[in-house]
Amino acid sequence: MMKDAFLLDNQLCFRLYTASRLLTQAYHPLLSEQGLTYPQYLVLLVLWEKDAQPVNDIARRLFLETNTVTPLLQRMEKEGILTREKGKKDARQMIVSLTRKGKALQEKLADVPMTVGSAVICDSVNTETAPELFRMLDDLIATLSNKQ
Amino acid sequence: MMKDAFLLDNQLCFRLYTASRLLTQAYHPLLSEQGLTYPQYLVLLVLWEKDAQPVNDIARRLFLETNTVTPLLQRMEKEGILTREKGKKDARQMIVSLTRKGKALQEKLADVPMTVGSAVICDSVNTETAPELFRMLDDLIATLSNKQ
DNA sequence: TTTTAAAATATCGCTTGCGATATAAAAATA
DNA sequence: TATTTTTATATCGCAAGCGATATTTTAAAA
Repeated sequence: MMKDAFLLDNQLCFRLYTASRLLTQAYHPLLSEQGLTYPQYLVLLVLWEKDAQPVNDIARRLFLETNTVTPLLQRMEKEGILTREKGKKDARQMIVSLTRKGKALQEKLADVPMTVGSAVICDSVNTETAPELFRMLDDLIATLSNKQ
Repeated sequence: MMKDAFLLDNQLCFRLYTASRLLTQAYHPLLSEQGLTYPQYLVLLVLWEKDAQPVNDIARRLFLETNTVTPLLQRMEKEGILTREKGKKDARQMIVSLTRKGKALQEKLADVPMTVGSAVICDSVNTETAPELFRMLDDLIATLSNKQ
């Protein structure tokens, strides 16, 4: 006796998990050209918006823990994309700043949003319906992240 | 000069990535009680629907590669949840079957769908709107997986 | 029937993601 | 001021994911 609730086709999480992985894969060829991974690209998005942030702010913005972000930043530092230096006001903090190379990557990746964007256009995800999808996902994220 | 296309708040992928991670985290306490991870739970969903499948069928159903699924299945085999044995018709295949323990997990996890389901109810995701969200994600997944 | 190509699975190496825990510095309290 | 608690990062261990590649077996072609 199979319960409907266990059917794979009834799982929201599996859909999100799959859509997330497949869309991330769509970024791969574009990002690997610059030696980047998708999570590293996310860090760049955060720092391009506002440079010189402590690890915690970056982690919170990405809904990640520092034990994920710290090693990620260390790898990016080794690649010369960013620097990490102790905060002057608060010596516990590590302030993460973009190097010239890190800033320059924005120009090199200029086509990424458009290229990936055009790959996801379908009946259900387009200029008209995207806001609705965004709203639903934002609401879901807010609900889940507030359960802390 | 910051391009809108780079704003984190305009990224579909980041929303999917975050929603997926947060929702998977909601499963964690329930699954770890039975010593399971979320991907292992997905394998169980597949096998509860249809037992005794080759690795490839399981992988395809989950949109994963065999290099992800094989080690996952090996770990589950070591836990006594399933067995893997060479196919009789086609000796290349490994047929994956649930053990008594693997089948019994369905009863032990009976509350999981409802418990997690109730945690995601919000203005945008509820009985009325879920079908719309499902449709959008299915369409997106179909589009992305067909780009192969 | 050889030979070649394709298919199914597995192995390797590396980056994430995350629970658990450690360390150092600042803030709060006694 | 001395002590305790909180905060910000970091380290460790393990399970995914996945690109690249190897191995075995079947199917196709010469």
